[in-house]
Amino acid sequence: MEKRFQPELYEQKWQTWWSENGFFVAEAESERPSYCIMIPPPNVTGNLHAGHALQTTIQDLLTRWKRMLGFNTLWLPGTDHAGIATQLMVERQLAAEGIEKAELGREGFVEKAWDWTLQHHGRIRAQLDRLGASCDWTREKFTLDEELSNAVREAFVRLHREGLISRDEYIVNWSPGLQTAISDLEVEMKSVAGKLYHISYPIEGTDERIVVATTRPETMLGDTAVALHPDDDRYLHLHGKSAVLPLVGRKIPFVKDAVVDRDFGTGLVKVTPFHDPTDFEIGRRHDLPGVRVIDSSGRMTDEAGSDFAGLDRAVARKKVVQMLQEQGFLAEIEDYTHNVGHCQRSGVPIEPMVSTQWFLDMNEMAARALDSVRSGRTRLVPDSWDKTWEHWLENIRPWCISRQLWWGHQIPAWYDDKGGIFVAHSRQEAEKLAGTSELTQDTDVLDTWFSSALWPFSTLGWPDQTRDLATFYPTDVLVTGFDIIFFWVARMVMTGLHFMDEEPFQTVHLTGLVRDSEGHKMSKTRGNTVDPLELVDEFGADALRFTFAILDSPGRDIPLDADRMAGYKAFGNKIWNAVRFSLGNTGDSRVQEELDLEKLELPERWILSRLARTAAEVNAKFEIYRFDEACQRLYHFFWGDLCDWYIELCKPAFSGKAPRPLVGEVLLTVIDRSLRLLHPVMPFLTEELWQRLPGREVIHSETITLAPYPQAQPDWIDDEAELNIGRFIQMIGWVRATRADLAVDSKTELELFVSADDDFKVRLTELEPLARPLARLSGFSFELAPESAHQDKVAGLGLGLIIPEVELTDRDLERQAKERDELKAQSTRIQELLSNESFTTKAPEKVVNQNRQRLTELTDRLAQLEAGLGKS
RNA sequence: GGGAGGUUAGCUCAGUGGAAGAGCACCUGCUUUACACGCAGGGGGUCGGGGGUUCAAAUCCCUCACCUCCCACCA
Repeated sequence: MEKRFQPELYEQKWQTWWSENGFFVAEAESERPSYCIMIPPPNVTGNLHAGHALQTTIQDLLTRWKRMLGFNTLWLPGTDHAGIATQLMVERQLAAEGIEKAELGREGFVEKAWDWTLQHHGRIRAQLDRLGASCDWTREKFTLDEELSNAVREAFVRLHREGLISRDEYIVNWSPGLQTAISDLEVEMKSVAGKLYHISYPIEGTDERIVVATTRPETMLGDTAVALHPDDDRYLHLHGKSAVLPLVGRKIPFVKDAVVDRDFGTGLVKVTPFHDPTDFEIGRRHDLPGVRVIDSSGRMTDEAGSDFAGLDRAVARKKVVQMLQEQGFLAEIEDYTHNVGHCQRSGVPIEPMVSTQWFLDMNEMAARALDSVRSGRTRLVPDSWDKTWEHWLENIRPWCISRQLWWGHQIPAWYDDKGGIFVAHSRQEAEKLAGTSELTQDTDVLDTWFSSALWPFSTLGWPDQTRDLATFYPTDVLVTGFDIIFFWVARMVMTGLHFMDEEPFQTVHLTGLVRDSEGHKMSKTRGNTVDPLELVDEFGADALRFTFAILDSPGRDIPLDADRMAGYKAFGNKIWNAVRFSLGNTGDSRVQEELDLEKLELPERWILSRLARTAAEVNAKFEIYRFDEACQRLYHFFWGDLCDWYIELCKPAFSGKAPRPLVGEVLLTVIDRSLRLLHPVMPFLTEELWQRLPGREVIHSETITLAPYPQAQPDWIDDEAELNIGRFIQMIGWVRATRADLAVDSKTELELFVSADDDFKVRLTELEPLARPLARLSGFSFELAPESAHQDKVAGLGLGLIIPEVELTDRDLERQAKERDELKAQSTRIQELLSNESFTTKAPEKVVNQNRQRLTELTDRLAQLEAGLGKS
């Protein structure tokens, strides 16, 4: 067996073997309870990033754990067609080949996009495989699969027939960068240093002028009113009159609207219904016409007037300002920093624009989703997200679901030449409805998130009543980043309740963001992104997974630190070597299912007890999604209890100096259970090692992935063994520390004087051969320690060592003096506490006693220390 | 303008009422027959500031400061 753990030698082998043997394939029908996780589908043409690696780790950990617990486990993988992202990639690719998108046409373009998709498809799987993901690839799905597209059409048609989806002319967020409408969620507010232009408008038939302020002077060309607050005495006299729009000459009315803030600017607002969302609402309330002055590419229209038609909106702004100035309408220009909506994906400022789009009314569905979290039927972990959830759903607005793209699900709506609209599952059905075959299909596609919203059931065959759907819906847990809680999570809950009448999952585990080692957000522009596969190359998948799992504290972002990961690779090496040692020293012993506890001596009973407690706690922590605490526990059990103590305690037994019954069996059994406990986090290493354990094949399955997950095992809990070995460990610790403190040469053997109760003396006699190598002792003496010995009281034991005369350095002396001062301070504090009557009467007895005992210990220790100091 | 989270050892973070913790980094010794990706020992923090509740506060309450992030129709 190699001296070192070399993950690159085994990882691929096991992933292939697991896959070929179908260990991860779920049963469509089963006696066993089901457990299901739907993967958040990554972009089909994308690469896995660090955030995916984190989420994959958590999902796989849960899946493997539940699988070992005997559940009929399904982790369903798949990918998303990612409309905008993929279309942009394909466009870029075409541009590089010198092909014009327009001359290719829609059909040609979609064909290219499919080529691109199929070409990249498989990459995601390869990457997930490298991380050890135990997905059921026989059930892999893609959002544009025929089956899923069918679900999309079904959902659209139903929602339309229920009156929730409608086609409407409304003001939308237009992205001039992408040339499509986008949803509110895809708009990102950015603070922009701009100008606030104060423009004066003459009042018709008077010499009076009013002043309005705007950050976008070019939109004034489309003004159709001026708004004032209904209670604003300053301006009430204007109501009924008209302002004359400068440069244009159009007479526009005054309207009273409560949305106006009297304290901002002059308290008067210019109203441009077709180019501002607030103004659009005002326009609707007062039945104002709108004028479209900017077109979809961001250029001024003919309606903007001959001076401006055809100009880019930025150029037009300059020209409007210049002309206003020349004609004496510009009152003031003020520096002004304000928030401007930008297109999240293309980065350009959003152009609010009136256009005809498809909208989904979310009110009803949102109310149910809101109630679902309030009532606890959907649980957000951590629950600090509850308020965010509430706020968003309470203020929900219609979702603009149509996109002016080619890549995606084309909207299942057909038009005849008389303006009739026919929404149907297919062209045939639409033709039947229309009574004509002269129909053209809507050219828009649906927002990618519309199909994602159906993912928990569309992947299981809905709307057909499939066996998978019956078995696995509702799913159990969703693991994803908080950044898509609205984009995706909330919408899945809404559609799940609407179409399935049941929440799509019980629990949503929201992970933090993966940041770089300094806590910065990873971004391509910053250049600090980390490729998880490179980390797998360097440290192995198991170390990467362990690192993510142990860092996943609720509500916390995760700083990805290579040093830390190196530390957990070392943990892998530790495991490797512990097994290597065990296999090399246990002779013919074999892993056992049951152990005759009566026959075992103290160290064996101790490690089994520690193991049982660890198993109980790890299960409990997994149950509440505290992977960090579970891993912490696993780490310390394996390295601390098992390697530092138990294996050391085994050595004298293996060497024949102090044989004990069943040592080999116990060690192998503990290794077996430990590997199984670790398996969900470190699948490759544990399979590689577990396969080598003699005897395990008689008891369990051929693979650790299907072996039972260790449970609490109460009969292994042994308080007496834990107490005694605990005292023993403290005793050894004292000897080691004392030797180091007093600079005793490491080769010098010392005799340890111990005063203890008779029972522990008996125990200690058994343990004597084990204690010798651990602390370089020649042996124990139960005689009274001589006056000259260094003495102390530890864990209720009186301990003494005769230390050969050594010259203590100044540093040693300094340290001793410091310790003495600290002890004195503590002792004083506790004395004060105990002499405080309100403490002794009000504090629980347990706490008071604890302090009494502590004071005795401190006093003893202080006395010993001062005697020692006197001597030196 | 609302809301959430954070401020604990050099770094990154656990710890929600009873003696300050982990990993990494650091210091001092070690070829102790699995592992130097190791072993043993050790240094280092008035738990952001202030106030309050309590016998007792990193932990509960108030307040201030700073840092993140989310939501938002003050033109």
